Amino acid sequence: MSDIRQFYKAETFRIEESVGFLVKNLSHVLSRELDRRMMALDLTDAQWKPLLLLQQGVSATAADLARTGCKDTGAVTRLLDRLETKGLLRRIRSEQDRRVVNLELTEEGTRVSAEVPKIIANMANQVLEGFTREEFLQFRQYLSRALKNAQALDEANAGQGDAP
Amino acid sequence: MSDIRQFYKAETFRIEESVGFLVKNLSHVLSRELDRRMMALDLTDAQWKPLLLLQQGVSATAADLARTGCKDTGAVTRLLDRLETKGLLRRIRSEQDRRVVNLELTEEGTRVSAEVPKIIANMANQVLEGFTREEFLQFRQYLSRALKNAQALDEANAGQGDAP
DNA sequence: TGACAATTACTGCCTAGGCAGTAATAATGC
DNA sequence: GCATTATTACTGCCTAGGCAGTAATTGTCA
Repeated sequence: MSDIRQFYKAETFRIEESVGFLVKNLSHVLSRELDRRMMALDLTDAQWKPLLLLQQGVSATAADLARTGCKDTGAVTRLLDRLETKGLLRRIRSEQDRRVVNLELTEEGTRVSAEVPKIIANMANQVLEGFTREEFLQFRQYLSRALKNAQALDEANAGQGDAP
Repeated sequence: MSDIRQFYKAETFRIEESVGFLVKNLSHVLSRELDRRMMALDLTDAQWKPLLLLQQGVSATAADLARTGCKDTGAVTRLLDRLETKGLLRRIRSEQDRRVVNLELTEEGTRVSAEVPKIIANMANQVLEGFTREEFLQFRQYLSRALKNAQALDEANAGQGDAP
């Protein structure tokens, strides 16, 4: 509490100088641009993430995806509905734990998700144009630190939901 | 084109190491936490921004807000509907240019928007906990540069809309 | 064992943003 | 001056996420 610097003061706060403002605008513009590029795969910006997480074995259930993606389980359910409708994944009720629904990419889902990294990597490189390797690494580190701080606030204030 | 470094390659791309992933998660968590804190003013995270931009004189019309906030004019229209319903602002058709609707805070809107910077500044400082002043300035600069790159891509690919 | 808590997936109801298309008005070019 | 273009605000229709609440299942612990 006591070691928090006053980078911003209420009396002199100007929205354009805010890091939050920059982060949100950046996130917004990235999403919109990725939405456009993902149209080639008939995906949206929100839809490529679960596909890739499934393909890379990072997540395997809806609750997993919610935690990794920092999202609500309800939102994930509906997102999976759309992907299932598109024939990109299957839901298979677990036999070990009957609360759980395991997720599995279809052939089509596997094929599509293999194309995703090309688009994402290309996009990321373009956004980082002009950055040196050191700046890139530092940028990523700053983002990680800020995210960690934000998640701590989030979890402290969240009554329940996905955060235990 | 030719001076773009290959920070990321499709073959080795891992989503957790992506700056885009970090940016979006950070943005998401910030929004959720601000949603919670803004409940004290009966506002959402999306609603405090137009109020503050109006109060600080940065924007004065719907098209202005869309440009500053990097949003669709349709989204802004509906956002203003909600703020108008809450009695926080008024729409006044311009006499000079009858296409334009000028926006004006009500008394209540002025009172509420005066409380906003306290919450935002406090939140921003907490998220930047552990950052030195130099790191803070560098972080903000990196974000600005990435945003500029992203906007360039966005505007190049946007058929029309808000970007001229 | 049996009550209670936790977890998982899901469902309404809400706010929110993008795209395409519309009507009214203003600016531009011939 | 008049047709074309641009701008502004707005409207459907879509995807998307948050919160609260539900039912089924599992874990915990007295």
